[in-house]
Amino acid sequence: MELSRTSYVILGMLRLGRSTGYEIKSLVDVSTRFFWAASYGQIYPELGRLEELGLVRGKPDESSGRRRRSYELTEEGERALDEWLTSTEALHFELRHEGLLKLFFSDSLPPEERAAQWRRIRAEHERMAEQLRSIAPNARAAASERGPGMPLEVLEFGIAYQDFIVDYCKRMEAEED
Amino acid sequence: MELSRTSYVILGMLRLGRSTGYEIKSLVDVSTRFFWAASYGQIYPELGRLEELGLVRGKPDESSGRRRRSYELTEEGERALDEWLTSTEALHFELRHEGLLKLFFSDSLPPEERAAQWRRIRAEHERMAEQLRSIAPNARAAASERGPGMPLEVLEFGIAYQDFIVDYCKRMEAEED
DNA sequence: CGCTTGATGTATCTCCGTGATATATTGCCG
DNA sequence: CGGCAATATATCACGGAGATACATCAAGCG
Repeated sequence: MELSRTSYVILGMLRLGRSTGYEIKSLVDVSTRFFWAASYGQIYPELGRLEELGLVRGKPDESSGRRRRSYELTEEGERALDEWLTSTEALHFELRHEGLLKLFFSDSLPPEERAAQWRRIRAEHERMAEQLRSIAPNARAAASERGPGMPLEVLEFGIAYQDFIVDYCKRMEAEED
Repeated sequence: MELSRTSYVILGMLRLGRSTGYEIKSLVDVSTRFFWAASYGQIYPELGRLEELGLVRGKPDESSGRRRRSYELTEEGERALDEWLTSTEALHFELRHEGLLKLFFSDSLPPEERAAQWRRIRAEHERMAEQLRSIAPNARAAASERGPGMPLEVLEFGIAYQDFIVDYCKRMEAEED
């Protein structure tokens, strides 16, 4: 009964103190989303499966006016999470990059079209770099407040990563004529 | 009736002279796979849909002993492909990186564990860089033989991309103690 | 040569995930 | 305090990933 990577996202978010599907999704959307996205359609059914497996414990929660279900990690869930964190299995890596895909098929097109494509790619990554930088102050505050907390390291990697692509695009734009 | 990105992969591969689902998948697996993977479970049904839409024309092909179906682009398929290649819609981008995910949740872990994680990530990307470099001679030969052909530009981006991550990991390993 | 075995080629099937949507509750503004 | 936007919770329809099935071909072996 292998767990999916997204299952571990859920376990991890529970450890970080989130307790409902909604809260998990909200945090994912401003953090892991950039290197591991997750949708409601995964999170809710997966919380159910994890409960059946005994990795999380859920109970109906009436503390708010809304009907909802709150979860927490079980001992076994904690253990499963730690095992995954320290395991040395091959790491899943996957990239979906429409811009590169278009370039791949752009041989038939004139060079100015290819330069334009590099420019469009750059624009997207500039946008993402921007977005990450806007998260940074928040993350830094959280980090100094309650210890490492929301791993800055990963955020900083993200920024360097986007910047690298932006620079590469600039070089290609210059070259492409 | 929006086409998926993978539909365009198929159209593009047909333009490059591939004609069966198997041939398309084979080329994908040594080229676009690194920034846009595709599975049989996508390719075969999608060829069917594209035929219904009139973007490809398929016929039973008895030239080999095997029962199979060959496809080619229609005029309309050519047009759809070109339109996509030059359109300025926002580009889809998505990353799935298990190593970063683990780091994100590794706050609770001792620093030497985090350094180990950066090392594991580096190992994966070194492997991928290697793999791309092994494709390069082939691609260069193809390029000089029949013009641009198999876009070198994209391959070279891939190598630089992997190298960037490898270098970044090295820096983090050094820092992590 | 006939047989076995593994590689290649072609395709489908099951189950999971994505993105959209449904529905309920709360907060806010006049 | 009525109406509407924002928030919160969840499900559904459809497409896609990975595994598997099945057929053909090639290669070695007695």
